[in-house]
Amino acid sequence: MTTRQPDEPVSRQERKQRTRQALLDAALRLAKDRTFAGLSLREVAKEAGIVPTAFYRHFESMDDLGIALVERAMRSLRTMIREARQNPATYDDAIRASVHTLCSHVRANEAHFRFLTRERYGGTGPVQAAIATELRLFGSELAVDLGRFEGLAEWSAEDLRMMADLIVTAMLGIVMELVDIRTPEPNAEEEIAAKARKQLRLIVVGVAGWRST
Amino acid sequence: MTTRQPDEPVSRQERKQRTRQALLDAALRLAKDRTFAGLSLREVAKEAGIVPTAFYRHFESMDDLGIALVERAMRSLRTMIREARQNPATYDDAIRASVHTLCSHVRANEAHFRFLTRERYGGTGPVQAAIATELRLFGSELAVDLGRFEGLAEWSAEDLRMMADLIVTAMLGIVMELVDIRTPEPNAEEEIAAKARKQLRLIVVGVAGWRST
DNA sequence: TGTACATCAGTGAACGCGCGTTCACTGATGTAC
DNA sequence: TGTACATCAGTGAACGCGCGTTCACTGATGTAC
Repeated sequence: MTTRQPDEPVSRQERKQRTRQALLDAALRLAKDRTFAGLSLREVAKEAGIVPTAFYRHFESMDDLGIALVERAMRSLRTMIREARQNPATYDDAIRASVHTLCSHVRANEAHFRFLTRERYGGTGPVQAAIATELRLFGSELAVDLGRFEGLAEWSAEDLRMMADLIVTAMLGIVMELVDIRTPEPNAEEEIAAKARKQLRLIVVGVAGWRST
Repeated sequence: MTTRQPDEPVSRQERKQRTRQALLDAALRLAKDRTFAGLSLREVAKEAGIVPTAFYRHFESMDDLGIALVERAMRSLRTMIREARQNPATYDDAIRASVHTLCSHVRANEAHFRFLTRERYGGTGPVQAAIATELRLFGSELAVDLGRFEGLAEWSAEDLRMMADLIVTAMLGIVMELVDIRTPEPNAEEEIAAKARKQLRLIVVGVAGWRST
């Protein structure tokens, strides 16, 4: 075992970093069955094991912490997309692989995805604004990616965007279902995955037939 | 003019009904730029022009009021669907007419649609549960409707459901965009409507080519 | 029609509670010499 | 290496505030006779 001793000396900034992390984790944990806007500064501090006033050593306000959470969660999402980009190039394999990547990332970063989907339209405020901005950017990137596929090269930017938005909306819907699985039904995830594949396939088939109509 | 005199005598139950209505309207008004969960009983009562304790003459709690709001909002949505059902039967006309119906109903009942879409996944609680139940039911009905279209008669219930869910999710996404229009840009609505038509058309084209893949 | 009583929507004072934020503080870590 | 001072993450008391809920009440509307 080469794990650190619990009493090993650590620098002041390292301790600060750890407390900051503890606050983010605490908020994410508490946001599992509540809106982020419903959390209080005091309970997040308590959950993180510090006194309420120490919160201000790390964040200006709960909104500030929320925006930091958006950044973290979007990092999860971008990591996922980077992996999905390395898919095989044929349509059907790409769909299967993409949905697989989506499911496993949602499983591994459930709290992040729950936070993103639940807060997406959960109100008005800096947190929602940050998510809206990030997802708009994300949609643009996806539209560019889609434009690289054979058969889509001649599509207008507007049409690619429309298609990207449909995919993002549909897949966020899938993420919400994945994250909301309550019963310990063993094949619930697989059923949702099957639905996701079908929805993507429907879109792809629609794209293939688009110009012929 | 045959309008009522303001001091015309009204029955006790009619007055009660009016106050109840005032509470629902007040909540809907306040929920324009906040989550419903963020409203307090006291401020809703104040906005409705009554003292906080009188609230209990009409609802057991804010959750109770929220569920009443879900019912009202779903009534708006069902009224819309009933109208949309009277569409012409050809695909493209149906799409144009449906999107037109959607836009005009959203415009006329903006607060209801804002409430439904914002609260849909805005947290955990009786209100969200009620919306989830209603929307699931709504998806089932749409699946049945879709099964009546020529060319879809042989689709399995599961596939029809998948398609209905995709349409519901995509259209709720459109509703969210319509309801969130902030700038007084005159053609913002038409642009969103165009996007909605394209997304539906993409789905329909996908459906047409589905079995041939 | 008139009177006496019942109903009940709305009132207003009061309660205990958790909230965000302020402030002066403590004591371990970091730094200069 | 040892000492004296600076930094600063975390503490704990205190504040004023809006919250949901209780309770006894008021006075207009409704009803029985």
